[in-house]
Amino acid sequence: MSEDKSRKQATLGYVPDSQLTIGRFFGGNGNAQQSPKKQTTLAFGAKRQRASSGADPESAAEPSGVKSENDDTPDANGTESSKNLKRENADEVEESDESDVQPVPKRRRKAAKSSSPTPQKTPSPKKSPPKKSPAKAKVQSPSPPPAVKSESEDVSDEAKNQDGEEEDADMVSEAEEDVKPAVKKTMEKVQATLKASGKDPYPDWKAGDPVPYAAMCTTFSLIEMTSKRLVIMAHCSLFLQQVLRLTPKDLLPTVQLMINKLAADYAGIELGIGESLIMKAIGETTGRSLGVIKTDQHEIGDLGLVAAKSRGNQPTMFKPKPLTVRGVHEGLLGIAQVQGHGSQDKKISGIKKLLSAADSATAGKGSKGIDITKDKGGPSEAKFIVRFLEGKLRLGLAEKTVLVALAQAIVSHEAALEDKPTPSPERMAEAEAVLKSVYSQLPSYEEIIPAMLEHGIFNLPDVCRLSPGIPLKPMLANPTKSITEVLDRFEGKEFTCEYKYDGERAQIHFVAPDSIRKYPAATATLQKDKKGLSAIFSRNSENLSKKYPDVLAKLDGWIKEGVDSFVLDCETVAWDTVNKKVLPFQQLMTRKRKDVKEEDIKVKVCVFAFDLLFFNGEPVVKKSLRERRQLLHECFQPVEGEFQFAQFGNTNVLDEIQTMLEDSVKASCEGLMVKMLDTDQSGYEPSKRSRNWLKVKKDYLAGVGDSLDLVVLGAYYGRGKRTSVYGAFLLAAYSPNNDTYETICNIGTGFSEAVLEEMHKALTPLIIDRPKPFYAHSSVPKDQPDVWFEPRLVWEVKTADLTLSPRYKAAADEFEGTTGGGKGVSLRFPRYIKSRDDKNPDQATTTRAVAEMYRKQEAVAKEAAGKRGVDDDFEY
DNA sequence: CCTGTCTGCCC
DNA sequence: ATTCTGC
DNA sequence: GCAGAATGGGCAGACAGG
Repeated sequence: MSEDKSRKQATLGYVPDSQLTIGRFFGGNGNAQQSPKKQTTLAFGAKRQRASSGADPESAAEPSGVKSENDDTPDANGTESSKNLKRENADEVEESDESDVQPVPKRRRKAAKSSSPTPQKTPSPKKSPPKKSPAKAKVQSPSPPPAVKSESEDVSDEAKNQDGEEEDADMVSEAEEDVKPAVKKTMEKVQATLKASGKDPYPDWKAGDPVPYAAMCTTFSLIEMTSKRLVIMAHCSLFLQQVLRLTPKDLLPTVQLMINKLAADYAGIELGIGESLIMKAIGETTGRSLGVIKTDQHEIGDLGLVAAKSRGNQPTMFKPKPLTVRGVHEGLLGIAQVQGHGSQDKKISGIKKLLSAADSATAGKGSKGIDITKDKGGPSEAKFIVRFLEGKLRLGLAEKTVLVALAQAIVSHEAALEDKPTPSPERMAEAEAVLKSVYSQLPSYEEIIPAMLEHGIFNLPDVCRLSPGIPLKPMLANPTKSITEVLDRFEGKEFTCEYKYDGERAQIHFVAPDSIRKYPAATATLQKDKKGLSAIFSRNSENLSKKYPDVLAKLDGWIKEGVDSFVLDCETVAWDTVNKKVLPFQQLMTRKRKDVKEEDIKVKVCVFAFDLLFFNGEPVVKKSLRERRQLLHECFQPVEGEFQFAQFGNTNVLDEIQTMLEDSVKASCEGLMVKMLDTDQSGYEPSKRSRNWLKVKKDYLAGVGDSLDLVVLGAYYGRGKRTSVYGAFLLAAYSPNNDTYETICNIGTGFSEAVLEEMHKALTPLIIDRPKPFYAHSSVPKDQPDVWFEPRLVWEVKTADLTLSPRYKAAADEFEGTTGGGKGVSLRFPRYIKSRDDKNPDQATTTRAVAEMYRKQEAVAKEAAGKRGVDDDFEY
């Protein structure tokens, strides 16, 4: 085993020898035979051996439990090289798409899969219809033709039954591109069958009348009951068709409520309602104490259900008017708009109003609320109002699906208007493509829906187009587990690597003064000054212009002669003007966000541009990345500390990518973005594939990056699909000096459902009344876990970064009196890797080691500053 | 006016 | 942000 | 591979309440 020092180095950060480590990921790179590997492999597989012969390795090399890249966990190590070798012919998953080595095993896997679920599935549909119908009966009690009800209910299942096998086969192979038509056929079938019942799940309201909110909730309930996406889509689309047929003017609020939004993101409308206020409102509406509500929430894991359950306890003096979609939307908007003194009470009374009017058909009839164990609570209006407020409808239906359903609904509706038959699958697909494309260029239903109603869906592209003033959806990237995966995915294609800067995504829009009249839409959203119109939008289309007045003021300095308008895709990064270097993300976040005056900006920012989406009156999103980048470099000029081009290199040589990844990290970046340069997939079209780019970060690579072994001290009750198990856990590092456990982070991702169950079982016996006196943890009430445990379980956890935390205590004493001011260390993006059953809690990562890791990270950042300029314009 | 809590939004 | 899961 | 739903740290801003 290598000695202590080298290990720690490797662990602690982004140090030179980590290159070696990365090398391992390519397999057979020469360092696979590094000694530490074998040792640890041994250590894991056979504890005894380690105890006797390997006592040293464990205690000396891993006194603190810190993982180094060398001291990698055995499985990763031991199988490392073989894994890589195997990759070409084994089932290494996903990365095979473009290679033709794989199809055979892949198919086989699928075939095997499809054969087993089929028999299981068959019985289930028979069971489900009777389960569903009672819920329906409740809501539809006014005028329900029961026969129709169950019929429409059954159809989806019937469809499954009749040709279950056929369909299953289709579904299973859905992923294969070449089977897409079959999927469409299936979808058609589902929808057609649903439709064939002749009735919508909710009976028609009077044409022109406002859409009843109950109608939407009925659809929601149907959607919630299935996980089949085609069925979800069909329900959604059918309901939208009904709205189109009866009350098209309510389509906009209907869609908005479906996607859990009150308005387009860039409009900046916030509800200002969170869990606390919702609980207060539910308590007041139902006459139950806050404590009871909280207990319920813990048990039920869904405030919507809590509201539904306690609904109807209060006798209503008179029957309120039934809620309408429009009414709910307006009510919520009202809640969003109140502000200032006493606004919280007003918000609560707004919620109370909605909740008291909810479920007027069923409430107040002496029923004690609904049975929430049935059908996930059924179509309760209260439930969905509350879920809207929480910002999570949890239907298995969200923006993307609604968009597609909307396209289908419109095409069908348009066809029906002209007495044409149901549109062909091809036409459906065409409509979807059109709507997706339009939406990604102009993500605003306020704009799209009226235009669509007026001009028809196929004319949308002429009416709703990308233009400065309205943010478009940004391209996103997929994480990549190794550089070989990158090579596999982009095999045979030219691609480029860019530094991934650790800042805030910024889409910068600009129109020069002389051209303002050409962009009428822009005047509404862009900030106007003597230098023209401009705005900055965030990754989620929020308007950040108020946060970056300094950037907008200087933007004319970046452009060359003749630039009239543009939309740039960039990253803003905090900038150290003295040392001329990039500062960490945490620094950037301390910037003021509102009413920022240029004079008193404390955190300066440098903009790193990496794409050009609109230029001089023309969208350039369909051009290849190579062309866009060339245009970008031709027409803009870097300004030190203000505006730079993202560092990049075009290479497909593994070693060079590896080197570049190392360099990016040394330059305080997060890693690399990898993008195709020329193919049709190199266009900037999120509608086609929103995650068309790849990102490579050190901590994605198995066995590379910082990982720690931490002790589980507490847990939080899970919600939604994690109800009845713990949803998150409180972790700590160990301080041998005073024998304390100092909290370092919560963790809630990385667990499979099985592991969550297992942990729940393992931890429940360890529950204790109160935290041990030797637990160092925040005393803020909101920071307390729901349950505390004996210190026993040790988990390996991976992290991207270490941060100084106002909440966690790990190594806090080490930072007393420093800049940190007594703050502890915490983890950025913590995720569970695996259980370390082989470790006792006092063998967990020590707080000293944590402090060391943090310092090392800082040191690397500083070192980068020194080197800057030398390899600044290094050619790759 | 100060402090703690809640919310929304960055990652 | 990261990760898991059903389709 | 997509889409959705679980979950993380941590900041500024808005309010409530003393």
